Amino acid sequence: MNLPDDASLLVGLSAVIVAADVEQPYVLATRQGDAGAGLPFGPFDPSGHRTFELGLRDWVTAQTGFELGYVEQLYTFGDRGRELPRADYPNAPENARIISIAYLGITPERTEIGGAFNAAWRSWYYYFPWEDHRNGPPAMIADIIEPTLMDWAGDDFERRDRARLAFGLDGRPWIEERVIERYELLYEASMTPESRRDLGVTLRAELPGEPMLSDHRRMLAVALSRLRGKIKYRPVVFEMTPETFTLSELQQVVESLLGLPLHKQNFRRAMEKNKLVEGTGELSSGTGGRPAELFRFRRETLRKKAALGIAAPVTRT
Amino acid sequence: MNLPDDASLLVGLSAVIVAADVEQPYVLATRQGDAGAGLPFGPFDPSGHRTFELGLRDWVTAQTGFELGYVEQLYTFGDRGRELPRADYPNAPENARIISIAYLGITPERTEIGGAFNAAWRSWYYYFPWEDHRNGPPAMIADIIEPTLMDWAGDDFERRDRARLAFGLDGRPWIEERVIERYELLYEASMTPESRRDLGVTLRAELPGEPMLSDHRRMLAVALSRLRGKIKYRPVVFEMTPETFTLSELQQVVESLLGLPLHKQNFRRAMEKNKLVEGTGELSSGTGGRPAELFRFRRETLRKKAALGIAAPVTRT
DNA sequence: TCAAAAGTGTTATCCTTACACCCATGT
DNA sequence: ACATGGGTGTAAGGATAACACTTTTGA
Repeated sequence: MNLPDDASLLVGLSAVIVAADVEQPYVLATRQGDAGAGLPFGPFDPSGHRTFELGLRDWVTAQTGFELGYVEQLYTFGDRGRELPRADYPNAPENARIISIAYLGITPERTEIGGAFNAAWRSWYYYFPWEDHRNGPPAMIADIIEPTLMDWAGDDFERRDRARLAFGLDGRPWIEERVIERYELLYEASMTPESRRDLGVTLRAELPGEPMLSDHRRMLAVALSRLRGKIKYRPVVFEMTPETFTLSELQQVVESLLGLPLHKQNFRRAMEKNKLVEGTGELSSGTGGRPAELFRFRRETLRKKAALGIAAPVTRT
Repeated sequence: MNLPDDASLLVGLSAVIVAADVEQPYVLATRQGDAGAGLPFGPFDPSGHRTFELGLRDWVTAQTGFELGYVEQLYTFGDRGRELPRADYPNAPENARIISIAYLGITPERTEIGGAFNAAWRSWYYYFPWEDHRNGPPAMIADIIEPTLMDWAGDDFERRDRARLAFGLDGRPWIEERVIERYELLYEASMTPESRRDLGVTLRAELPGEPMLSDHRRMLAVALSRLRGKIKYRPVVFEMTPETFTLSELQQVVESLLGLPLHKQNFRRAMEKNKLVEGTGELSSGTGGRPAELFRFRRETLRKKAALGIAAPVTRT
């Protein structure tokens, strides 16, 4: 049990900062010259930061000018072979190993980003187009992903099974939370630009979906998995909604996050049963049809039963 | 975004290694002289270890002589104020900051530990006696915890609510997964030896439950929360059971982990419905009554529907 | 034959899923 | 009046929780 001789270990904080509206779920992405896009990232300063979370909040505020609301730790990445974001560590030794503690942060709105920070909100589905099933499974799954994965699997049952499970092939259900399993499968099967970059392989197929620097797209996938899971048993959606909203708007936000269509009435019933929202009496004007009542989140419910979230009754028809 | 001047950042791996039998759930605890007990811990060596997980497996095997089965990352701890395990870092600078990446590992049996490694299996409930509700809520909750927490809360509604929620007071249900919330509450309310050690406060009450070095009991609490949650949707119990077992034994193992009594027939029905186990045809001898059939875990089910676990139908009567 | 533990049949209740329909507004 | 989206009543099916009972062994 000795301390490694060369302390070439760097610790950084990565942030997956999400927001959502009735149209899309968003992530804050940075652009680093023509090296490509990545996630906001900053070195962890042990002398300045009492905790990781405070450190993260600090530099997010410093860089973007807004305050993070909900924050939770996601995962710590440290496998060898990760690309170093050199720009952030100009004087790091050549063979330095970098560890990233990734956090998930939620903001209520797509706040304007200060010009100093070269970042922008992008839809999740810009990076993971196969994850948006609001209008049914995207054609690319049947057209590109399924055949290419099956080609990759050959007669390896293990691989075939993994593919079927992850993408809901052969009549298996599509499980929206398996974002990371799907991404890793595509990465392994040489279907992502990252596979070529990291492993030097030639791609088996051209698949839509923007890559990111280093393993940032993997972090993003972990974040989406976590969030899609969490939304069902913790009321995290309300971290993203405005103060008041119509039930349809709320439903659409959840749909955009899950990438699934939900069943209207059951969604409403679930809201009602859990007493998560209450009507304000006011009506929203000009929605194109009958005006909808405006609702607000009942914070008391959160206090009373912290274990409750949003039911996600999908439409199967 | 500069690299901190003094790179006094140490990265270590901590392991919560669990096992269970029909009587108790166990954790592997190390004893460090008279400094007290803690969790197995080792520095992370970036030059020797390609990934955290491989590093962890390596030194666990080196130290204890057995191989870890299931392994998953839990959480990364790095708040200032954590006590340094000096013994492991003899030449670390005085004000060094240590980061611990905690992992959960599961072994099928309480394997004998090599003498070189000063470790032993202890029941979880040795550290968290208030977590064992197999025979109803332990008296200490009503006798010590409830009054002391209410005294601590005063008329702070927030605190009262937290206490009620965490410990299932005033008719609220006991949620077995909230292990970490409960531990943190007791810590904050000056009811644990760690509160005195870290914060210098005098204890509000003497509460049973052994402390651990540094923040290891907090890590353990996180591990138990995770495991108790996971067992319900992933078949992790079978990582702890022997090859064959009777249904009662299986139920008792789950009960020991959850710290709850389960309803016999509903437990069996759940097993059956999910096709998680299959009978071997053989019978177990001499159980004190009618012999029980021996079952084994169906690994194929795991492959087919990876999202399935064990239902936990509690008895409420 | 009796204690002890294994193992089963049946029922009430609640939640999930789904169909089908009515309502209020703008053009 | 009619298109557009808001908002509800009801019912089938399945999962959950519980009661009470039978079966098979060892002492």
